[in-house]
Amino acid sequence: MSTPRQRYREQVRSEIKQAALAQIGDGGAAALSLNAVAKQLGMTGPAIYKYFDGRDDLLTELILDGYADVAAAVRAGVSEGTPRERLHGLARAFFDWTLANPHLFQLLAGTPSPGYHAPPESVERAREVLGPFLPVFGQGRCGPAAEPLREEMLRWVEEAPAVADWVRTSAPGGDPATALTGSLLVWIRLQGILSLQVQGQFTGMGHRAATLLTVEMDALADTMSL
Amino acid sequence: MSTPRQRYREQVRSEIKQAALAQIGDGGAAALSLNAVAKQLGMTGPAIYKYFDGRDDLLTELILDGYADVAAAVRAGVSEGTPRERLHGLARAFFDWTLANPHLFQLLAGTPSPGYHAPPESVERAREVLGPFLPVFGQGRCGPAAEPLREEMLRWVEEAPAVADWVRTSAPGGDPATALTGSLLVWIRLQGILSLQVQGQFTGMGHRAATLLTVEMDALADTMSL
DNA sequence: TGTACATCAGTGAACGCGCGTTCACTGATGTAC
DNA sequence: TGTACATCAGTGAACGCGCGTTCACTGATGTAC
Repeated sequence: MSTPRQRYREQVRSEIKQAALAQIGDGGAAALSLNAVAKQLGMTGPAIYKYFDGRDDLLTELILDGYADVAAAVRAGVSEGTPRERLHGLARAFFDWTLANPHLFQLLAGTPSPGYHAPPESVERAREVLGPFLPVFGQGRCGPAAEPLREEMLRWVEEAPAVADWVRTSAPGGDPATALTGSLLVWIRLQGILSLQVQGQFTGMGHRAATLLTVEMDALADTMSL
Repeated sequence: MSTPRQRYREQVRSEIKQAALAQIGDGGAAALSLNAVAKQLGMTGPAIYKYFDGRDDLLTELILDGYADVAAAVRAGVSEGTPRERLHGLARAFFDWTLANPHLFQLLAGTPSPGYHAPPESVERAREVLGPFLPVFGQGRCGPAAEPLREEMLRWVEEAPAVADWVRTSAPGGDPATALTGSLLVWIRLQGILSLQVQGQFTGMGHRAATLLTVEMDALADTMSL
């Protein structure tokens, strides 16, 4: 049960976050100014402190929200079908989310702000994003090109039981090292395409980013024998 | 011929740039403060203005220097051998340069600073970095996975004569569309590996970045039939 | 329904800070005779 | 070699600005009797 005041409070909190994100969108996290956010909402600066403990608190919440959001988007991209189709579905979900939330993508990917340090939770949150990719590769066979990476993953899984647990839970029955290898390669390629796209570095080039996505994922599916 | 004063001047200019880069290294371009740079060199803030027109001028020079530096590094990575070997050589040169100059990489890749806009030359400079990759792929055959991208490149080359000229000059005798396709995929994967690496997102993972590089380039060589 | 009180969103003034940039200056270095 | 002058690196004070943050306050909204 929520009182009107609580509802109002939540509403304003989310408006603050939204305005903060928009501000981060043009100029990076360094450009986030509480005073400017407040002014945009028709308030004075100090009013923000009724809703957040300060600038760092706001940034932290934006980042954790962002991870939760992108993780949910990727999870929603889980589909039935061949591994190759499932890979495309997941990649597409991440891709679409990023294009819809370029500010958030940059906030999660980049060095947020001078002097700001990300909360330790963010490592776990990042894992949640990659998690759904694991079972797709778990059943595949690692091609010769990716074999050196698989060997390192094999060693990692042996040395880090927490990682092994995580992978075996996410992708039961498959080969953990292969699952990690594929997911790592997905991560690289998505990051490559999307960071270049979001930073506008493709401007003036004669291709669609979506084509890069399908091409890279098809090539990866070949490499991982999906 | 250079007078002592000119030599001194050049020396101080480069010390300023160096200190500015170090400062950008921890905190991003937004953290670049002329006053702080000056203090680090044992000067007062206004002294910087004897060497640079202001903050934006300094940033611009750092960026243009950076492009020139990375382009030279990649050019130095040109080697003899099979296309696959040449690809690895070039990729490795870019990789090594980035690990040696993470600050510069972030400066060139990222949104530099709130309110700062990159000079128009930077597009051409970016081309110089990719240029040496073109001839490697020019002689290859585009595999089926990358074919959709090649078709878009084909259309682009037809529509943009300047691009066609550039590619034909860099990779004479090869297929321009295939050359562009391969180079674009190289760019994506290098960007993916290196931006994640430089931003510290691989921390705590059981692999070497160099392995990612060789695996991705081998996989790409397979896709592009090198 | 009416009154007394508590809650709490938001204000406005103030703080100290570091920023980029300007300006008139000092004083050392280099040049011309 | 010595003197007069020009160059120019660097200083120190000052500017206006926007920042995050604090604090005491006002006044509307909600609650209890």
